[in-house]
Amino acid sequence: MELDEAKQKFIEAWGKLGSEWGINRTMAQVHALLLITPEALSTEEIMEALSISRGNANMTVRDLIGWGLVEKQLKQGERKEFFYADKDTWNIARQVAKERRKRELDPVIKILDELSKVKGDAKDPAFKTFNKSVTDINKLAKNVDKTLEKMIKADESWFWGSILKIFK
Amino acid sequence: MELDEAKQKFIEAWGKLGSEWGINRTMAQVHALLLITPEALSTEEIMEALSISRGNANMTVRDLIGWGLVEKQLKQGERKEFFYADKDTWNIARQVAKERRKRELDPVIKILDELSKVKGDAKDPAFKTFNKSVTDINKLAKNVDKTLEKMIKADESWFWGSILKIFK
DNA sequence: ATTAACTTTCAATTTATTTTGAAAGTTTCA
DNA sequence: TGAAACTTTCAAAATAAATTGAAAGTTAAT
Repeated sequence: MELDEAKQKFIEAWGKLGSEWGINRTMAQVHALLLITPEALSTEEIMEALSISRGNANMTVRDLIGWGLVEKQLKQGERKEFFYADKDTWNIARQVAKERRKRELDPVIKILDELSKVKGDAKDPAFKTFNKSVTDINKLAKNVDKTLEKMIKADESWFWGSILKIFK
Repeated sequence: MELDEAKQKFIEAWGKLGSEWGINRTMAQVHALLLITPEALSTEEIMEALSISRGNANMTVRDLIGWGLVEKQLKQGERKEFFYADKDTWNIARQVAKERRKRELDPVIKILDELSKVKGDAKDPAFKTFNKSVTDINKLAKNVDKTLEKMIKADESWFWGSILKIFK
């Protein structure tokens, strides 16, 4: 396979995976493009490489910066802004975990905490089932939360070393 | 908070979380409804409870069965089909992990394996960057894959016990 | 202060996804 | 067999999400 073809495939695969996980396809593709590009790219170059509009390229790049996955770079003597993706895979995974935890998991846990407190007739099957499901899911969510928190703080080799060791 | 209000909130929260994770909102809501309902419900009852059409209810319930989260129940002397959700949270988590792994992670790993094999000029920064990103992501994906595999086979208390123990 | 280079915004459009509902299909039983 | 009870399908409609592109905004250099 040629390098150019391989790059296309990578961008496509990353875009598809992103969209299956609630991340806008274009955003995942821009990220993929920056990941496999050694130097920082301008908005112009991103538009060109992925055939997207200026507005889309601008918004997407800003979102990626918001996710902590991309940073702006200024080049000596150039007015234009260039964008560069962190290439450290572990940082990427951590950053994504961190953001999704904050944006999605935490709010749900807050609601589950409230719902766990709802009182009702302990004899009523409707109440019993509700209560059990909610408290069980709450526990699970909290375990996931703790694990993510540790992961966010952890060093890669230590993290996987520990996890994979368990499963010998 | 009243039980009925709490139920509504739960269905809403689960639906929102689902849609943030690439699962159709209605599907997550039907699942939520069945989770907090002690007995199995008919298509009719699901339509009623969530104000959705017959077609939608039918398709959604079938998807949930496909995901292994819901099962059909037949009641003595009734022609209608009833639907019942597995209430075991650990089973649910495992089942979701299993399906998403199969549907989404495995295909990506297959592509990454291919892309890792692409040969190129070791002096070329474009190639070097491509190659490094792809192989790194591939390693990470394989670690996630192994962890999911173990999780799928594991017993809940053992799994979380081991994981959380690592983090003291 | 003017202009050229560049970035941002956002209403309108396009594309993708979800939902509806009525018709067609199937099963059961009198 | 006929018809009622129920399930499935799917084209059309509704809704939601992403994208465009041109105009407005900003910045830096002369």
